[in-house]
Amino acid sequence: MEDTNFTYVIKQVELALRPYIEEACAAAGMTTAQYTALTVLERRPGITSSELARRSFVRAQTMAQTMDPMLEAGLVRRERDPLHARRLLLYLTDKGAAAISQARPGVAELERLITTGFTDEEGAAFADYLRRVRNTLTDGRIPAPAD
Amino acid sequence: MEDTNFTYVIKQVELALRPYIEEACAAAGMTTAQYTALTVLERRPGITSSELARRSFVRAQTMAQTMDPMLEAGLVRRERDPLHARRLLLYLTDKGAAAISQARPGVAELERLITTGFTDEEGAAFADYLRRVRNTLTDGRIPAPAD
DNA sequence: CAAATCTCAGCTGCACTGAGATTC
DNA sequence: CGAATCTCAGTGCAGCTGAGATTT
Repeated sequence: MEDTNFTYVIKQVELALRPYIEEACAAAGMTTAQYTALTVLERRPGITSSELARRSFVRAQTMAQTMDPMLEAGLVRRERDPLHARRLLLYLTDKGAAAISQARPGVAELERLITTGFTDEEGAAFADYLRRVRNTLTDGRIPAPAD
Repeated sequence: MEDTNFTYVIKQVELALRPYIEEACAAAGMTTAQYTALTVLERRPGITSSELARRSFVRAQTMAQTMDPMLEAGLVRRERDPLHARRLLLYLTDKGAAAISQARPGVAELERLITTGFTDEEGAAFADYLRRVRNTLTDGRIPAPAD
C-alpha cells in the first residue's frame, strides 16, 4: 500500500464534485454550504448555530455567515431559547423545506453518478471507508457524528 | 445502497483533512495548492502552466496565481519554449526540490493516518474506488489522468 | 470568574469570469 | 482567422483570527 496518494486523489474528487453540487444547489437558489446546513437542520430542528458549526467542522462565525442570508430570505427562522437567553435556536421554515425539496433530486442524481460502475457491495464498502477515515481524522472532535 | 450521502461525507473528509495538509505544507512554507503543483511539476518537468492547470482541474489563471509566489521565491523557474515563443516551460529548482523534501514526511505521515485501521486490501480498494469516482466525474476532461 | 454564545470586522486561500495581447 | 497561452483586473465563497458583549 505505497504511493496511493490519498490526500491528492481525495482533493481531486472533491474538486471534480464541486461543480455538480453547486449546480444542484443553485437550482434552489442556494450555495453548497447553505444546502448542507439546511439538511443538517432538517434532522435536528432547534439546534444552535454553534452546535451546527461543530457538527459541520467549521467555526461558529463561519456558520453564522452561512446562515445570515437564509435568515434574511426566510428559509430559516430562529427563536431565543427559553431556557438560555444567550442561545438562538434554529428552525427550518416551510420555505426552507421547499428549497431542500427543490435541490434534492439533483443531489440524488449526483449520488448515483458518483458510484457509476460500482456494485452494491462496492458502494457500501466505499461509504464505510469514507466514514472510517472521517472518524479517524476527527477523533474526539464532536460529541456525536453528524451523520 | 441508499442514503449513503457520498457528497456530504466526502466534503467532511476533505474538510477534516485540510488542517493536516495545511500543517504539513506550512512546515515548508507553502500552501496546499503550491505543494500539489510542485509535486506534479516534479513528475513532469517542462510542463506549461496551462497544462498543469488542466491536470489539476483548475483554470489557467488560477494556476498562474498559485505559481506566482513560487516563481518569486525561486522554487520554480521558467523558460520560453524554443519551439513556441508563446509558451513558458516550468521547471523545479533545487530550492523547490528541497521544499518538497521538507513537506514530504508530514504528508507521508498523513497518508498513514488516513488508513488507520485499514487492512492492506481495504486501503487498496479505497484507493481504487476514489480513482474510479474521479475518473467518472472528470470523464473526458483531460488527455491523461494526472496520476 | 469561567465557559459558551453571538456579533462585528478584517484577512487569506483558492476558486471563478471577462478581456486583451501574442503566437502558432 | 481560430485556437492556445499568458497576463491583468475584478468577484465570490468559505474558511480563518481577534475582540467584545452577554448570559449561565
